[in-house]
Amino acid sequence: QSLPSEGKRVGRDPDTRSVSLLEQKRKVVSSSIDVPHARRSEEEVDMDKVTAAMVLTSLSTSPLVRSPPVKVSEGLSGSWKENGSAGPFTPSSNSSSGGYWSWSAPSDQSNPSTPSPPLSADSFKPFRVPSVGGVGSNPTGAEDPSLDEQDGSSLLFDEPIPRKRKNSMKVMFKCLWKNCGKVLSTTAGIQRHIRTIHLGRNCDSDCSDGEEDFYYTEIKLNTDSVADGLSSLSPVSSSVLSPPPPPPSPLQPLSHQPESHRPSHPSDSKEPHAGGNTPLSRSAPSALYLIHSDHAYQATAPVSIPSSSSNSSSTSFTPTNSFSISWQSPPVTFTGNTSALLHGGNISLHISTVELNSLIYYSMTFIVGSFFLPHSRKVRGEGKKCRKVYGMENRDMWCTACRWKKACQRFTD
DNA sequence: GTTGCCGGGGA
DNA sequence: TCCCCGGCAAC
Repeated sequence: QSLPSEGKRVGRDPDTRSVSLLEQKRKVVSSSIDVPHARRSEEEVDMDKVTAAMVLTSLSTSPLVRSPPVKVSEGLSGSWKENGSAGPFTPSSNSSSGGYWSWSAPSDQSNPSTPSPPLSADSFKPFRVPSVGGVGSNPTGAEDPSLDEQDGSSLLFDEPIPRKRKNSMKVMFKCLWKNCGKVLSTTAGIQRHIRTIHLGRNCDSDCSDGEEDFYYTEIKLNTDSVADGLSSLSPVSSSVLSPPPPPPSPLQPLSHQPESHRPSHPSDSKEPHAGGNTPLSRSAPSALYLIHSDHAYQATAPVSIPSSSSNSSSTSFTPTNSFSISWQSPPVTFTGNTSALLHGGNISLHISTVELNSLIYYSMTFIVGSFFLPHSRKVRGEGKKCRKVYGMENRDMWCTACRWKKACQRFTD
């Protein structure tokens, strides 16, 4: 992996060995990061895009790539807390044997305020901290620049096709206020809804301080062929754009998240990994789930791998099928594609990055091992069959099927 | 190497 | 349809 030489590097932690494109990007853009008051100007939007994608990339990727497959979230709380900042990751080249991704913690001041917390499986709210009025007015001190609702991130099907995506996305806006989930088609509408219903402000947008921005999310509905496979998914809820809930598992939050006055994500309690047994076809990993959200962490949280600190619970992550999560970040100096394939237990995790049109797309695909089984061949029965029971010398005692070298009918499994 | 059995072919 | 077997894959 070639490292871009451009981009000023300020002092870094001497222990930091890995320098990645994200770090570069981080350095480039973060020096001027300021939490926008509201999404008004184009400039602000651009900055939002950069910042949001950067944060999202860090957040979304960290629990999945920093550790060995079965302990995907290991070190999340540790490094996150230690470093206090989401450093860039550096995919290694030995991806085929289990990708190794490392993070470095930039020691510069590119991220002046409280770093974003590690990805949490139980809530998104820590990430939806109001930043209205800039960092200073941020109630929690957490930096969470308003994420661009237009293109902050989008989650694509494995190999994203941005141009196509742009033309095939239908954008909806979903209220994130707890137990609300109202979906409107316009920002004005959703803002008005939040302002009047949830914030209790009856005035029009003139008196808005932009806080509403943080109470809704954009849902991009892919209408192209990619989405065809998702036709069963409803566009009105972000939860339906997430993978179906796997069987109940002792998933635990990746780390403790400070409480926020922010409303919980509407689907906090019913994110895909939270429980349920949505039946999926087990014949093939064809049911890939397209998750769209301008706040990528909202989409990726559902697939958080349980913290390894809770011992072997990580193996309980058993989505009933495979699903893919992708998101994009703003332009960075990076050339070439990277992919990592992590295998752990019954899970296969694909991580890939692709640069297209100056956008870096990150993609994660989880595949449960059982789907690797060929459906064409029946799994060999474990019980003793006629051949084993009676032996070759008593072949006449075998059932007909065994004599014919067919599936035993006498000792069925 | 052994075992289970699918797929195919001959009668 | 009955019967057999090559060959594959799991063990």
